[in-house]
Amino acid sequence: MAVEACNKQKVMADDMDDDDVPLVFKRSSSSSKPNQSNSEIKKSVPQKHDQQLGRSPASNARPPNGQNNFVQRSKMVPSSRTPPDRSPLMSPKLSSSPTKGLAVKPTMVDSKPSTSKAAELNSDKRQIKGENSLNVSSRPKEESEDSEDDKPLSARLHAGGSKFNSGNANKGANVSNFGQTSKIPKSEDSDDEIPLSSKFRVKAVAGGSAKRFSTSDKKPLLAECGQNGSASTDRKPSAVLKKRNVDSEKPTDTSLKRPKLCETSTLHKNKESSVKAEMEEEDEEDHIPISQRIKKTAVAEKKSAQVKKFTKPTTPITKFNQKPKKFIKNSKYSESSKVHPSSGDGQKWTTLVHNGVIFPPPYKPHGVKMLYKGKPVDLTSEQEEVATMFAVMLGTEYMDKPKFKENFMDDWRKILGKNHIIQSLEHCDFTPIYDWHLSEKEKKKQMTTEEKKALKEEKLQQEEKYMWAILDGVKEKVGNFRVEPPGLFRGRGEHPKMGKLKRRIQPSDITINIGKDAPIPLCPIPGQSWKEIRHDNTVTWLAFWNDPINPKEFKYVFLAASSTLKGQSDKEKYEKARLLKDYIQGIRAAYTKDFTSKDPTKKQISVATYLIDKLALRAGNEKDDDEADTVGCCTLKVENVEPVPPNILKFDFLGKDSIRYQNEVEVEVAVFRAIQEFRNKKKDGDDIFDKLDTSKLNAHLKELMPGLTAKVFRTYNASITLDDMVAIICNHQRTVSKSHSAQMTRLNEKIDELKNILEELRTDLARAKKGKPPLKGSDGKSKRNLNPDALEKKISQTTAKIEKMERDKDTKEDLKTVALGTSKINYLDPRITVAWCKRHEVPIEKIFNKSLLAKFAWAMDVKPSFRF
DNA sequence: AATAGGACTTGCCGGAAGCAGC
DNA sequence: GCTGCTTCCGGCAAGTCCTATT
Repeated sequence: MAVEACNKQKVMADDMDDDDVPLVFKRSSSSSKPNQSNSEIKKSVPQKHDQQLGRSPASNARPPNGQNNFVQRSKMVPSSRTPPDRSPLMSPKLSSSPTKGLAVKPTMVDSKPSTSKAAELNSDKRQIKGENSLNVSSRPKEESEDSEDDKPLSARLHAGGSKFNSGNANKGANVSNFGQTSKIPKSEDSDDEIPLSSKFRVKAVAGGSAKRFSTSDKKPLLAECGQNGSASTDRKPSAVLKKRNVDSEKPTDTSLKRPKLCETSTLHKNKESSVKAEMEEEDEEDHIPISQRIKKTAVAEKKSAQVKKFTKPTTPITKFNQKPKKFIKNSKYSESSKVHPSSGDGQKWTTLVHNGVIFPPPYKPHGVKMLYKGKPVDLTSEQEEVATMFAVMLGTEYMDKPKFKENFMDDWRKILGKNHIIQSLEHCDFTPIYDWHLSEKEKKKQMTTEEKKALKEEKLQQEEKYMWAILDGVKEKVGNFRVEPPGLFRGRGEHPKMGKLKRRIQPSDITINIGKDAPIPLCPIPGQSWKEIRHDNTVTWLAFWNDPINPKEFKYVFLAASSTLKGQSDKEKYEKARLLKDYIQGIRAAYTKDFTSKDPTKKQISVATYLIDKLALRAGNEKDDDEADTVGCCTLKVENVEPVPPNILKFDFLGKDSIRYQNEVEVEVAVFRAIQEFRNKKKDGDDIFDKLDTSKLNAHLKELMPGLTAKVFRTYNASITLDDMVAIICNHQRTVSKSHSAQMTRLNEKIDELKNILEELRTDLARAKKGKPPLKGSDGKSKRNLNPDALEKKISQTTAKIEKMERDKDTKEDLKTVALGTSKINYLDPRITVAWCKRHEVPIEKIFNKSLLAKFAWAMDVKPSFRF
């Protein structure tokens, strides 16, 4: 059992719930400490408690989860080493004592098949009784306490509380869950007419979560909670421009410039005045972002009505007596502008002004001659350009890939012409160009700081005008305004098109999307013109061109992640994931029931959903032959999943970006049997889920919850877990850094060195106690004669140093292939982190870097009491 | 229902910038 | 100030999922 990992969860949960405790970094002592958390939750949000922390029968519904094995594999850490309570996303800035055992790759598993026959029978019985078809853990209590395999993901990660939760504390919650769950039809046919989504919304009408929605969904966050979590009443924008806080205190920082009204647009001016009028009328709308207030059209209202359908019914707020407290006052990021759901009919904006895109500079020939059969060859500028693209890749692993070279040669040959002297890549020697490239790189490196700065300044000046767009009167950063330069396509994994020439994109390739009344951006290349100008306000892209590698695909220019538009959809994403929380019990109950369905499609859907929920698998769309051969859930092949009796599934496949997913998971017996059946009479390369594709799966999920798709499970599970483990769950990996082993060796050497010093110090101490002088050091030099106290101090310092280094080493090893950043950016609801920071007076800047602060501006004014 | 087209999010990587230890 | 490491950040590939069309 991974005491460390679990305790961390528990402490975190404690902290999140306990808003009244003073700012103390607790140490998670041990699993013996009962879960004292959630007093508040217990009082007001029973379901939440059991879902997130405990193991009520309902949450036991969470099938044995493979991730648990990650937890199990995590190393145990003596409590003395346990780091202080960390923020959900503690960054190294705050945490100088990294923890062991927080990250283990999902590879091999020391799984212990703990689902006994008896348990299985019990489980079956319960299902028959209809008591709670969700349950998976009906095995004897002791066993289930010892093995975490059958705990819900979230509960297992909160294992510190699991024992506790299996006891009385959770009973209330259990009862309510049973009650609600029992509403789920027992017979498949009995209520087919009832929309599934309404059946499954088990929590929507009761408990704290409904309460939560009733407040936060109806009213913008800022309105309910000011900077300090207090109700905000007197917050009037001083001007029409309500800039986001993020930049309001950094006016000089261009990189953080924030939405500003564009004074140049008469169109906007008109809008502004209407906004002003509105604001005077309605103080209550202070929280509405400028862009939204500007619109406030019937369209918007219509959409918000649509959105409402997806939100929970309003129920009265009972308590949740969060004291508005003590949020760091000096944090610049304590609040943000409000973001509203996108307006209706697919309309994304009303006015849009921008300057188009910037093109890479034309190619400058270097004139360095490559060799063919040992002799220098003359190349035209165009030929040389492509040769250089290849030359600079010498030394990369692409050079070992025949496909890369073949594709390159095919495309280069077209430019060389049929009768060119260069006929075969084998006789080409690109080293002269490669060497030139290296020397250029070196030159650049050798530039003085001044020169570098000047260069940067110049670039900035050229690009400044492309960096910003004005969307509905608000100045927003553009994400990727630079047109992709030509190059060789670097597909990942065994991509069939790797090495192909990605030709230069011309203005005539580019379609511009811009407001009707906005000036059309000048084409920056003289004599040329844009392919097309559109005024489509149902999309968010500013420009696109066809991907030269795959012409049926597009490359888009969008606003930056920090923009209101992106923030808005980000928020919607998390809201959807939160909504899933209220349906998840029902959904799990439904798929569990269908594991044994006679309808083969139903059966496959249920097993696939189970895997997506449990393992955070991606949906798995069909892929063309001209893409890398990777799979997701719906496209898993027979060879990717090996059933190992009695109930283990061994997964081994290449997922997104050709990242290998290897995992052994203990699953429910019914799932195990279903997988065996699906594989039956099929070949290695055949689809396991032959009756299924992502659209069928998602169509089914939508019946269970409005807007539900496969990927929501990833957001849901990551956010609800909000733990260091999430990077592992989602299999976000990075390649081991090239210098990793060297770094490890260095660390080991340093540790050894320190250990030698420690030994010497101990010898010296013993001698000093006897009044003898210290021995000569290992370097032969004589040492100062220190008294025993001083020596003891040195010993403890050195010991501490060694311990820290050991910890660093372990963390480095554990995290070498784990990309936590991806989770942080895409899956963890930032409001969880912001709320945590508010409760603990931790400046949010310690957790989120500049980019994330900008991206998550919409989340900054969350209540300290926010729970996912 | 299947397929194609289109729009958007997710995710890895590598270079630049920043920072700590010497 | 230098070195070596970490973090940031942009680039762009590779996913998901929706809608329109056949």
